[in-house]
Amino acid sequence: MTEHSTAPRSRRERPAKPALTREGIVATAVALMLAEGLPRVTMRRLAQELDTGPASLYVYVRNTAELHAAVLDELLGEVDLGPAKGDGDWRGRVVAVLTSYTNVLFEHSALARAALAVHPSGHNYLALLETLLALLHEGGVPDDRAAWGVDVLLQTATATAAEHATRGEAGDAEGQRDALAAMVHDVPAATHPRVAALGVELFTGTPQERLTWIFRVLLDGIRHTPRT
Amino acid sequence: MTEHSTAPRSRRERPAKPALTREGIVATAVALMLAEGLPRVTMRRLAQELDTGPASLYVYVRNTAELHAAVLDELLGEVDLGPAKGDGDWRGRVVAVLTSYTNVLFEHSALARAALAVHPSGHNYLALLETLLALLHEGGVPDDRAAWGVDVLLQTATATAAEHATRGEAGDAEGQRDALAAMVHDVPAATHPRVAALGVELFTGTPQERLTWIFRVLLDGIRHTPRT
DNA sequence: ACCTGAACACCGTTCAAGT
DNA sequence: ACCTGAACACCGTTCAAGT
Repeated sequence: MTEHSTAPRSRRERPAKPALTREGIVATAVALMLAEGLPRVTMRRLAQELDTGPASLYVYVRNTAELHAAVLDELLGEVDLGPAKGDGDWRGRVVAVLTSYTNVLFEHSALARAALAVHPSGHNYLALLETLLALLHEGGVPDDRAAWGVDVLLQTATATAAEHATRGEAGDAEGQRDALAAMVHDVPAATHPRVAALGVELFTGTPQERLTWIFRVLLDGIRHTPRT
Repeated sequence: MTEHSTAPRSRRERPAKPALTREGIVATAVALMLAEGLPRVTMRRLAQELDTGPASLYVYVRNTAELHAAVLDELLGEVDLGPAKGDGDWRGRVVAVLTSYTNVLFEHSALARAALAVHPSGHNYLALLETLLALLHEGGVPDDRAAWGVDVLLQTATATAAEHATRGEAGDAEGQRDALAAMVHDVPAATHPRVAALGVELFTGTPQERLTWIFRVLLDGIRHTPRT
């Protein structure tokens, strides 16, 4: 009897379709991304997850790029800002925070590429920015260089994650890496002496090893190189 | 009479449909990209341009990513390697070559994003690599640092171009930049003192101004920072 | 070996119409 | 104001079948 007591309360799905809000949409998008990867976080797929049509999402989200940016900022909440308050060398603490940032992007690889495209602007990104700027300030880096420097540091981390992104999820970068390696291997010393001389050296090191070196290169350079 | 002389010679289109070759496909892809932008360089659109079906292209091209990589390498032929043989400071010459590289990517913006995804491996990329390695060698940069350093230099240039890519072609990054700028403007000094202190400083400078500073930062850092 | 038609399984975004 | 059905204009990739 209670099953279909009144008319307007028509057949509804099990999990009591929740009202649409930007928050709910983004949360669902994050869950979907964790479960199936960013490429599956499309307007249509997400709408289906929310038991509605894609057009409905456009009330809360301008487009797919903005949706991905929101997902990205949400994930930036996983970055460990703790090391910033440690008491070791400030440079080591900058590297620790950036390494945590990189690891988050590495785990959710496709997001790194999105990060380059959208320039995140959520509050988690802002917290990261603040943390890094405070450390550079503590290290005595002049404001004008810190302002530009923090951008390069994050960009380098992001780009490195983006480059090594395809390996896991879309799985076809492997072949491309080999293509370059093979080309470098076969290069004649007569036309390309330096490439031939360095050879495999060009491909040594894990992304992490390379990154920690690069972070130090940047911190050194930022401290020593005046602007203008 | 000659119009339809024999039967097998059926109605054919004006530009005498050329035989498919990888070269021809890539050349057409480049032309299409120059005319309509990279987002239009799809398998289907390209096949249409070549007067065939998309399936035919898969004989010569593994997938869309590889196609874009080939287009990218072709465009890398526009990079001016001339400055490398000048006689000024080697650092200035590195910056000149990298600036040319950046300009090419800036003009064909969407390619920059592709460059991060595919790690180009054509012969034009190889020539660029050789040129930069020779300059670093000339500058006395140790081999192990040159090997990793050249990668960072190119990555930074590429990532910067990729970030500022959307502005022109897809045209929606503008709004996102403003979003971050607005957020930074409204940030309370109590919770985010450094962000508040730097304020607009975070957004000053053209990409080119920033890049030339960054290139010097990197060259300085690479010279002074040992590996391990 | 090379080429193709047709199909499968998707996309983003807009818009007129409803509530 | 919010939500939706339906449509428009596309995608990448595979595969059986032809030449």
